Amino acid sequence: MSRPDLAKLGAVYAPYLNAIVLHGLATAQAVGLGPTDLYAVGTLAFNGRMTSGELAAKTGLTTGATTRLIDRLEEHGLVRRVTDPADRRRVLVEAVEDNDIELDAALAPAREQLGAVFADCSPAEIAVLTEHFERATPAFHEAIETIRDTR
Amino acid sequence: MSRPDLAKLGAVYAPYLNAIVLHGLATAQAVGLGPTDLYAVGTLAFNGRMTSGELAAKTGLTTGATTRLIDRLEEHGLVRRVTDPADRRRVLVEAVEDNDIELDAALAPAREQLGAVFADCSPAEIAVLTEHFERATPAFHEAIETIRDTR
DNA sequence: TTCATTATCTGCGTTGATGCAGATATCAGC
DNA sequence: GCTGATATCTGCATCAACGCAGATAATGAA
Repeated sequence: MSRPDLAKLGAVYAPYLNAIVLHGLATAQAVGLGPTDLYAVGTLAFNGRMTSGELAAKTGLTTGATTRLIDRLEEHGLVRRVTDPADRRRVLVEAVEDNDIELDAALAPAREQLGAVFADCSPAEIAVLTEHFERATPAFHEAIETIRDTR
Repeated sequence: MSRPDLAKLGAVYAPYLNAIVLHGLATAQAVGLGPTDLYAVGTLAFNGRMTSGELAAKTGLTTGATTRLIDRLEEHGLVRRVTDPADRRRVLVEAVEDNDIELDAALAPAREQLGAVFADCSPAEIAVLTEHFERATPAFHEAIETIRDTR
């Protein structure tokens, strides 16, 4: 923490994270979803199908609240319920690929703006950034778990 | 968009953003605030004092809702109201430095986890990351404005 | 079959965030 | 000192998200 190159990083990082979170909130609102709902859609898209219970764990909600969450997402056509043939108590939830929702449209501005930022990078820089993102993602998930457990 | 080095970046980036947003949500909940409230605290901390109206614009809330937002933050001891001596209609809102709230504690896990990620980086890599964060932050804010205007 | 366990859903109530419209205080120009 | 504009606040109503506890359905083992 005492390295001089980390000092500026520290100053820049918090506003950066803040902007990303705010962007998430604005995106959710634009699509007519709550922040948690939007997160859930993303999680399902990245991790593939998942049971209701697993989704509850990921989001930190109760199973009851998760049922309602899935209801909302289903109404929006973002998600589909599939009963697990192996264990019919379970409900598998999977992201709908071709959702005609404006989610894609809502993300377009960010794609464009960030695309411009990345376009100016050399391949070597892109490599550095990519590796960082790869490593930071599980770090955040670790932190999330710690936060929840600490309460 | 067709550069080969950008392909992997694209796959890694969305889950990365997702994790950051979720971390923001979890942090807010741990502190007993709503996501918007937490964002507002950050904005005030980074940008310094700000009028109620400016904060309304930043958050995308109505002025009425912003008044309540400031009320909540004040109750949590995170923020202070100061009437503008130059224009006494205005209320300047400023972040309280030594808030005894658990906000710092809630951010600790992330600091630790991310600190480890950054610690493994060379100064050159840190420089690349720092510059990226610096450029990405306004890019997100641009995207946010576009999203809001498009609705 | 019967019982305990597990996964999800439902009914009910609560809480909190927000919008809207009108109230209040202040400012700026005449 | 008026008058219109501006900044914030307040009252009221609404709506959505959530927790909790009990209901339902399916599984697995005795």
